[in-house]
Amino acid sequence: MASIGQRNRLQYIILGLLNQRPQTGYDLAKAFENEIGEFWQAQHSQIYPLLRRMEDAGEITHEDTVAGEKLAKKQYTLTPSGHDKLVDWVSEPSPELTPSKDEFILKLYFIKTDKDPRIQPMLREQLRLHQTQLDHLEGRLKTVFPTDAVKQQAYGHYLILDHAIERERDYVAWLSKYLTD
Amino acid sequence: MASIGQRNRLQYIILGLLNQRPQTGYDLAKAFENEIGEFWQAQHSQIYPLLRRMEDAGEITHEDTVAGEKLAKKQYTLTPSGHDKLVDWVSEPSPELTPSKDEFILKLYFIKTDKDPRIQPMLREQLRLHQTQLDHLEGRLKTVFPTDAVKQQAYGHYLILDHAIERERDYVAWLSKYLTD
DNA sequence: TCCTAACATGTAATTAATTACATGTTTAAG
DNA sequence: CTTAAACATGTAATTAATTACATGTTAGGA
Repeated sequence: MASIGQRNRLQYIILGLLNQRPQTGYDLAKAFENEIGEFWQAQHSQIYPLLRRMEDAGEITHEDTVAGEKLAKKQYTLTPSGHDKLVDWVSEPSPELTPSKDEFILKLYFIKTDKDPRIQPMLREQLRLHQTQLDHLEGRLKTVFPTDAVKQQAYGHYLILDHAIERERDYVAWLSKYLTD
Repeated sequence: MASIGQRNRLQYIILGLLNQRPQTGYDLAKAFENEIGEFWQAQHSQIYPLLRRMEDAGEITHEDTVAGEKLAKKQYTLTPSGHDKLVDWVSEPSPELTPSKDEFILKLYFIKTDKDPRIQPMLREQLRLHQTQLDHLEGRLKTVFPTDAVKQQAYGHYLILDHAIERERDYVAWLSKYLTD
């Protein structure tokens, strides 16, 4: 059999991305370096084999094209069955609260007293990191969604970018609360 | 060889938990159902083999004990080498921003317009979920840290619980912002 | 024209993580 | 006294994910 498990979220991300427009595996891999990368990560070595399995399962198809002289590309598109699967997934409830797997938080947990001299440098390091990320995300919001009209064309994308920004803002605020600068 | 990769965070959690007090594999597995479960998850089937490998690596040792008539237990403790490894890990910088892997957010991303009728029910479902989680965490804070004295004895634990509460509070606030009730 | 970065696609090997299988003990409630 | 839940430890099978290996093309700048 070797079918794809229902808990494999990457397949749904691929379906969703292909629903936006036909794309190559390379294009999909690049999407994880951009906006979707805030919420999921995947390398091309995971994407190419999965594309094949999804095609075998009849959810996507590809068309071979050639760029320039002989650079082979596979342009993937959703089949009706793949589109149905995407719609079903989005419509399902999402009752799971996934733990955040934040290594810094994990380290904090093992610090015993508020006198530990490592706490302040750790907080400062994280503040710098999350402040940088916040700046980056705010920049993206301005460039990707300059007008309300653009927001409405990719409303979900706008929502999750707004969510990511709030998350970073709150993280920064929380860190600041415990910084004794 | 078959040594344990530096990116395997579970090993550090185990070191950290054993540093608090000697424990069995069963105790460690239970810790992931409680406070640490907010930030990491692991099943006993992952823990037992890792304990063995960590013992082989000289980071922990165990003492066989018997509870009651004949129930065998393995009480694990840190070796000096394991303690050093824990201290090193906590002291290292944590420069990685791990993506949150939130399935609801992922689904939102693929919704095109603010007119989509699925948005409001999805927001309501998530609000209920995160509100429940928030209530749960606030309850835990009151029972686990009733006084300031207790806070100081497990300050890191207090910090991450406070962080988790803020995170849920902010998530709830964000969801409410887009709910048109 | 040379070289480098980006484009493009794949496989192999390894590790991490989950789910299922498997067994036995102890405690406390009914 | 029976039984169910919690205690306790492991392995097997599978899937997910990362890192490394492997190859070749195209566009653009120096």
